[in-house]
Amino acid sequence: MAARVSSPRERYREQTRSEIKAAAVRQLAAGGVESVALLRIAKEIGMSGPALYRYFASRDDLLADMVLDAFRGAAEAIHAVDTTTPGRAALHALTRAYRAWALAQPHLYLLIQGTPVAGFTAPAETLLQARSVLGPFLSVFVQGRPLAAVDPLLDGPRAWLSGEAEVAAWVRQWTDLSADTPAAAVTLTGAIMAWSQMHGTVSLEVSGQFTGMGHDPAGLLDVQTTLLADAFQLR
Amino acid sequence: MAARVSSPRERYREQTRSEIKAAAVRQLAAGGVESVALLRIAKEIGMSGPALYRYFASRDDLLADMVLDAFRGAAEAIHAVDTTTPGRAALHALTRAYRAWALAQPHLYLLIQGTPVAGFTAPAETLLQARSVLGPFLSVFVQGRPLAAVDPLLDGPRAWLSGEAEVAAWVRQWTDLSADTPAAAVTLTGAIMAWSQMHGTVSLEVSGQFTGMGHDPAGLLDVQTTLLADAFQLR
DNA sequence: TGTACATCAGTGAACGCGCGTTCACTGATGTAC
DNA sequence: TGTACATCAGTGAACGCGCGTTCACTGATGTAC
Repeated sequence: MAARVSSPRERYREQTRSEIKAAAVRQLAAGGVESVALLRIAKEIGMSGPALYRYFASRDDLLADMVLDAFRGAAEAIHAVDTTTPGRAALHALTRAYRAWALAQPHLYLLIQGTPVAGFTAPAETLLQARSVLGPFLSVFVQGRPLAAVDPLLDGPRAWLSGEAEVAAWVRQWTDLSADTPAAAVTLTGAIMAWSQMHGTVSLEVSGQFTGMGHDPAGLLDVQTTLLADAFQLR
Repeated sequence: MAARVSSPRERYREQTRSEIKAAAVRQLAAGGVESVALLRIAKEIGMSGPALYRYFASRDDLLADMVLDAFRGAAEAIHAVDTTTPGRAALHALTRAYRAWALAQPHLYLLIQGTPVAGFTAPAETLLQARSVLGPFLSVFVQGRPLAAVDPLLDGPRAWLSGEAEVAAWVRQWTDLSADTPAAAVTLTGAIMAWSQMHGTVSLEVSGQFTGMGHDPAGLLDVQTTLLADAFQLR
């Protein structure tokens, strides 16, 4: 018999944990973060309230787990995109994947990229996951040659990258560039611009603010992406 | 004595209303929408809880009023910008004013442009106010001559504008263009692109998601604005 | 294989809390004649 | 100018609700010998 990595008890435990989280996500979808309530989750999955405390230390603990899960899901969707040939085609594929993930689970998108939950401080691990989502964008901009209009943005990251070992490592992981090269600053700037543009379009769409404006959100994202690719002269 | 537009009683009433709203805004700033509580507001301004019902029919009523106030404030800030000479300079001034307003009252920005409040449907008047904020952007793009990359976005608004008398009137108000002209579609598209870009940068900044990314948000917005002005060949 | 014990999952009762909202009322302010 | 009445602002008590969390407990599952 193969080595048992997890005991039956551990597997059952893991299963219950995800059942709890699934119910929590359902409540999130139905009524926003504030309506995620332990007692109601318990009722929904046929448990008593206090039983949940076997699985999560507190409501905030559950929330933190949901945030991490959401980031992981987003990162997975983005990492699934083929970026072996960096360039504008890859950038388009990435922004579309970003939007597709957000539209498929709007409440999760708003959870991780919307208004921060009051009185809730995300664990440090969250920042890493957020970066992970952006990683593939770095690699796309490796051969970016930004127009002069972008220049004002390059100095900041350049000076800053040298002091931040953690971020430098992240950049190297996705681009093989060392932090003190000009290309590293270009790459980081491109990724942030892409992020900012995507978030603008996608968050307005997801929160329903485009209704009554009469245009195509997918087209908007594509055009913005094209303009960004132009600005970095991607092939 | 001059004609009395409002009786003392009415003026006192108006004063109390704004005192209530001021306390509500303070609570919004401190702990997000969900922490805006009538009973706590009452305590804060030295009234009993039920007294507030003389001024607002319900908590949702108060919230709706706050949303409208916030939009009005934003519109005022934007309308104060001088756009008599449309062009890239005016566009820069507008996007900077937008960001400045958002940074000055981040909680209000998140209230009107962030994650929609669960179970709360904004009154119809809200949509008008939202449009009002965007108005001056329309006028800036009057002489826009978009690059080919933007073309895919123009057909949508063009077909759509003809059917929407209300939106058509709004466009004419700010541009003197009638809805069936190509320029009207250009104008509308430009405004929406500007909105989307601004919201991307500003909302990420306001909700603190740029920390640890090492760049200058003001510069980011400026560069994005420049690229947009380039895409519309503004002078 | 059987027994003794430790670990873990889950329960029911109870806690204190703050919330939105209703109700019957008191007292002050304005209006009509 | 004075009186009678209507309107309005504000109060205190009370309602029911759902929440997060603690506690002492029971019973099932796993572990050691």
